[in-house]
Amino acid sequence: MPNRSLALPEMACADCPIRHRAVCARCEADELEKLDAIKYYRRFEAGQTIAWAGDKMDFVASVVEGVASLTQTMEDGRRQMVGLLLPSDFLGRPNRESVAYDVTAATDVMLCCFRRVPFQGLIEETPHISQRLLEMTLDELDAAREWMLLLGRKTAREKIASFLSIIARRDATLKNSADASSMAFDLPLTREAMADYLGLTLETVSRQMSALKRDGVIELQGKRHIIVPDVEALMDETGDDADGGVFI
Amino acid sequence: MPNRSLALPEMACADCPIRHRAVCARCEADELEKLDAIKYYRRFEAGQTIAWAGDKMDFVASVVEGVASLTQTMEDGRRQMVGLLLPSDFLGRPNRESVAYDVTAATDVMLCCFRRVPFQGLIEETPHISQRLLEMTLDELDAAREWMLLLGRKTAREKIASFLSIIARRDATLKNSADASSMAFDLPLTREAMADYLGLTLETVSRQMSALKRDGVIELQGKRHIIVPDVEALMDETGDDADGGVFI
DNA sequence: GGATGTATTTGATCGAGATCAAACGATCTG
DNA sequence: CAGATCGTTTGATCTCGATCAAATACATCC
Repeated sequence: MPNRSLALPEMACADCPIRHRAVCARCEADELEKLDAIKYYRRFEAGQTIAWAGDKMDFVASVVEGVASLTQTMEDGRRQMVGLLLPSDFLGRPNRESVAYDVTAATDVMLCCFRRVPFQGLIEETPHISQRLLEMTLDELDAAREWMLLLGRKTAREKIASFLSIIARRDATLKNSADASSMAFDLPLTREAMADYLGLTLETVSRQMSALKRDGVIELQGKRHIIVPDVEALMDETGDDADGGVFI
Repeated sequence: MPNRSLALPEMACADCPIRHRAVCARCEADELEKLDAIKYYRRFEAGQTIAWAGDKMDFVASVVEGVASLTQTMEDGRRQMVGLLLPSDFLGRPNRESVAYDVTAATDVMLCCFRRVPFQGLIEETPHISQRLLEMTLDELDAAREWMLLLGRKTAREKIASFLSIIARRDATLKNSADASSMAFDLPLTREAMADYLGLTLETVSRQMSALKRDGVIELQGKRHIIVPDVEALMDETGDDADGGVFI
């Protein structure tokens, strides 16, 4: 019976929960062995900083468990989240020594780290890795562009509804749950982190959460557990067209 | 003497102004030949739509001359630009038949188009292409994240200053001009398109342009030609830290 | 249990940018 | 040249979300 705290040094790729989604998704057994040779696991606690912008980082990584955020901070303290990494997402940029954004563990996080320099070598010689990385980067770019529409043009209420539906969607795919008419999940972010994600203040986030609750769009159990009784109703609040902005 | 209007069907890659910046940048002669075999040029006039979101597009392309924009539109007409493609930038996503965003020629545009299906084949078998494409996609993701900070947290004045400095910077690299203390360039966008880029209304764009002019940060010749007498002064208005947000 | 600290909610007020409206200047057309 | 069109500027007013401020909930720690 694998124990969480002992799992760290010994997990085999075959047992990995993100084996078929992460950067290694397309790898064959022999390619997986090469990755295995340069990998190691690291845990970070909720709130811990994984790296500061400008730091040298000697690894790239897949998020195995938990949620990490990328944020930019202006000189006067204004902050904007620019990336939210969920399980299977990739952290770091090959061929770049230093980190461009502050990386923070939003929840407890486990990373599958690859030593950067040998990983770069693997990219060069292993098409299955570089192709998957390209695909993931293109997906991230699409997500960034959806996020830009949110930041530039959506109202506070639409921003909150959009964020909730994004988390709900990702949560559903991670749990492989079929799309039901209702769903429930835990928020991986504090109100303040949500504000940084959405380009709002935490007060506005709180007010709009209360408003969606008052209007019956969501129910709250504690501060973090969200129940969406009618997914359609939530989608109607996002401002996106009926197909939810999903392409093909 | 190559004539612009005749140049269309016959330009050789060796004479191409973006030969060493675009997706073909790392290609050797033999690889260039394979690209050459599936390429053709197309021109679009300023204002013309290159593709609508949802359209099937049977090519991907490099922007050779001019500027194209990617925009998202909400049901009620709110619009947000999510991509601005300058010469050497890549248009389209391999392995995706349909376009995710409206693609518009902001100025007269010339594209170097590659038939999509054979281009996908080249990606698989030509590491120099797929590696360059990954690099360009990562750069675009970085740009998108800088853009997210702008949309989420900057004031209208900072947004305008940031946009002007982005255009000035790209213009300088395209012209290979050394960084001088002053510079001049043409805006490739109307006030309305700038508003769509910045998440503002066109009235606010106009007002802030007037304010920057009144404060001596920029000079205007006509509506489109911008003179920046003191680049430092413009940078100070962007809200970015002194190094201009350039990494490494 | 009371004290301390952190996350969140709620209230009162303010202001940057949106909205509504009009005018301006340049280009094109009959 | 008058009239129309388009991109742009400028003015007056309004509103949504920010800001400032206080209260509440819920841990954890002596």
